[in-house]
Amino acid sequence: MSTKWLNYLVKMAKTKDTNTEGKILSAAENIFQSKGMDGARMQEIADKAGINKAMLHYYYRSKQLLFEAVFNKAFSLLAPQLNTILNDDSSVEDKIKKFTFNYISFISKHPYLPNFILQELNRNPDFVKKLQSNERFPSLDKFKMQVTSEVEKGNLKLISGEQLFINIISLCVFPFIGSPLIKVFLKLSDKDYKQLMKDRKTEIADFIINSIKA
Amino acid sequence: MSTKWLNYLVKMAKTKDTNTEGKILSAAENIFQSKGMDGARMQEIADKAGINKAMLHYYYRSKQLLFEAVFNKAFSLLAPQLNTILNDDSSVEDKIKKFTFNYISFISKHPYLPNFILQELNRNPDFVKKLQSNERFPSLDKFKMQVTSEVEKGNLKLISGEQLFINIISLCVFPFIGSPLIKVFLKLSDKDYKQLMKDRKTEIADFIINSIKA
DNA sequence: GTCTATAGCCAGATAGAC
DNA sequence: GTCTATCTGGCTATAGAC
Repeated sequence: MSTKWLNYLVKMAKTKDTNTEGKILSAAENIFQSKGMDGARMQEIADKAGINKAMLHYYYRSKQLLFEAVFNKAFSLLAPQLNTILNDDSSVEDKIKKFTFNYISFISKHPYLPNFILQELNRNPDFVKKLQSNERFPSLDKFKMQVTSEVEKGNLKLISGEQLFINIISLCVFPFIGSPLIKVFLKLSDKDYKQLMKDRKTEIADFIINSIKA
Repeated sequence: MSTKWLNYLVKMAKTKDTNTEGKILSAAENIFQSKGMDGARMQEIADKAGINKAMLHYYYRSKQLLFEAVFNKAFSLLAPQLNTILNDDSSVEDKIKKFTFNYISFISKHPYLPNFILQELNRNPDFVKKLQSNERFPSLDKFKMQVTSEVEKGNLKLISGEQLFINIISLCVFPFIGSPLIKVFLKLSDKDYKQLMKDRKTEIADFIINSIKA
């Protein structure tokens, strides 16, 4: 994440919903994250912000640039959480506990984020390249080394750091991306669904640790 | 799934790519599944089918109806697999082995399907209601009862059928929906990624069974 | 059944007054 | 900075010849 971007985010955090630029970004997040780039309408964003369509272009010049502002902010919220947890000094087991609890808590507050990010990455593979060149991009090296080491010591069953990471992310993120499908398959009300997600915050760590402990 | 629909699918399977209607449906699947309803263009579908835009309307009347044909076919491919496996007579453990292997194999051949289905369900919640009224809609009752019974007997650790089902689906499906993110986080080439998915076909069942065996 | 041409609409973007 | 009015292009859908 460039310094320019960080400054911009700090500014937006301070002025959120008070000045026009902040109102636009809030409205744009709301619309883009639920309808995607293609489904979103500039008119709808303007209406939600309570201002005129021309203002969107005055502040962000084009739909594409406004979209990128929303996307970059979303990604810069999701990714650093991975980084801080995966690269601290605690054990593999503690990392799994902390990560699952924190990540599920975070996504519960922003349930549209993961679907939005993944949808737009699938839509436009060029975004992927931009992300890689980001200096705050999460690194898994430390986590992988820890897993390998614990396997060698006989503390963990044979598993690669890659597969374990995929499993952790899948178990945390998919229930939100797949919520409409899960609700309909399990015949859950919104309240039931929320309770199930709340239970997962602690259950999931046990599920994962049980499966890998030697 | 109505009989009308079944007949239509059989007809399409026979004539795929040979007559105009089949060529249109194939092209529409390709475009809709990678770009979504909003991102798809009728012109692009016509080009891919090697025919004229007017033909699309001649056979399917509107973009919406063509889209629904694609969506219904996709869902009718994904859902019955759940049904047959979840409701056969094998043990919980065997079900997990069969299901993970078969579902990952199937999705590997149709990697765009899960993302397509979920995206459009999020976009248009009305689709969900239509799915529920489908008589071939998967039922989890038997699976849930089996899990409860095994937990009571002390063969499995305490887990609800709901959470176990969510975990199984998450571990099978997310790696495909999240492939761009996974590739970039783990710095994988397409070949590495494919190998990892291949490994999962068998590894995932062990991972799940380890975690729940008492 | 298949094509060309075009109607009709809607969305993103801009001009220009205030 | 904010608004109204309008341009411009692209898209779905249809009319009509063959």
